[in-house]
Amino acid sequence: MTNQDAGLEARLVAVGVQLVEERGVQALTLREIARAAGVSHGAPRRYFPTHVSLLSAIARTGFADLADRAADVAVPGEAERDPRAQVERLCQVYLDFARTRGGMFELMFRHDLLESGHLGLRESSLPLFGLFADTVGRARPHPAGADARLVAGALWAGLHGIAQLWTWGSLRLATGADDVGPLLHTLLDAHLGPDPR
Amino acid sequence: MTNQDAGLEARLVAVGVQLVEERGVQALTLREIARAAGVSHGAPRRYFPTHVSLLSAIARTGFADLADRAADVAVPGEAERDPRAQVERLCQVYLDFARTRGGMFELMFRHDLLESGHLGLRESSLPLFGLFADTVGRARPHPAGADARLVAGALWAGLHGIAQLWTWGSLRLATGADDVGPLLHTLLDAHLGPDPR
DNA sequence: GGAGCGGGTAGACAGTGTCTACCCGCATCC
DNA sequence: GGATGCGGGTAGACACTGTCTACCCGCTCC
Repeated sequence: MTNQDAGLEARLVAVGVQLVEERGVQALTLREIARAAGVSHGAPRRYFPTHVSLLSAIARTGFADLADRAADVAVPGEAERDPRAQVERLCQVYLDFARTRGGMFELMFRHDLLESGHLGLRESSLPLFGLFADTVGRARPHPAGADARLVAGALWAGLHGIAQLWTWGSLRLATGADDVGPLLHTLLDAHLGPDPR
Repeated sequence: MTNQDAGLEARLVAVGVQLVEERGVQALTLREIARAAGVSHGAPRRYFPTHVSLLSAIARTGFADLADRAADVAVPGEAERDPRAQVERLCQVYLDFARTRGGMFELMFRHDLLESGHLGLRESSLPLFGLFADTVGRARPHPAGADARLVAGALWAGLHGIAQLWTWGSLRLATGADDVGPLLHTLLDAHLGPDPR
């Protein structure tokens, strides 16, 4: 682990990331993070004036990771050849993130635990939405239809709803599906037209 | 208020409902509820063995209220004459609930604060989804398409995502819209086909 | 060599959920 | 009619939390 040889500020964030991954959001106590980092409970206060400021720093790494994953699947050449596949990959990234990094995903949208104002959360997620909206705009069947940002917004909302309700088991219970795949394709078919393949 | 002349069990729930409405989820401390009910902090324990069991009882009234509102707008005759308007009204009920009873809405989907197992949460929300799925099934353009429950599930997910992301300001920021109306209609047009009106 | 100070320690405080001992009024029973 | 349970609530303790404050130690700088 590089948790030992870095400055305390970065170390606290790294420990928090590890902690939320292994034991969920409820393990992200200020004192627990300090303990895991091997410092006293008052030490974080020098770098993070409050609990939520530390949690926000932890969540920011999550947004950065999500943006990286999105950038990885968004190869520019592919975007114009098959924009729909591009959108599908982006959606898959979102759902995979929610599934494999469940604790971090929960933290990222627990607005009562984060400082939404000062923090670069929105600033870091806005370009991600921009990328998404661009790709959606290219993948839509009739460009004369509704506003592209509106479609992208509705698509994102559906995606987010699926991620949330699926992890809680509600959607599995309600629809009887045993995988998110059918739901995702229903969502994509609805907003982008049926899959031409 | 009937908070005084009822049994303590019902009084605690009523006080909690009032509290979450006025001051949000974070005010729903066990001791705060007891204080507001005028009893000692140990009193709730006789009826609710744990904190989450009391919060679950409070949340259940929220699900009941939501189901009542849905039943109010779902008049059986209208369902077959204009099923799409029916679906739209149901969606509007959901979004109105999230807007006007924001604290309760947040509590209802804070699964870390509720006991999802023993509790009648899913049991009380499943028939609500059933009603929704039935109406959606009648409103769809081509019944030979995807599974009705799947469409209803995707629609619900989109609805829920809009409700969440809108209250956080994310969707307003991303789409530039100043109202949920356009997003809702984008969602409905996508899943049910363009509005024939 | 003493002053200043960044960076961390340690203790206090109010607040929380849970547990446990107690207690009081009221019905029941012999 | 007085002792007995006992439902229903009180009160104190415990471990834990986030925040605040006083302190302290090793380093640099003049």
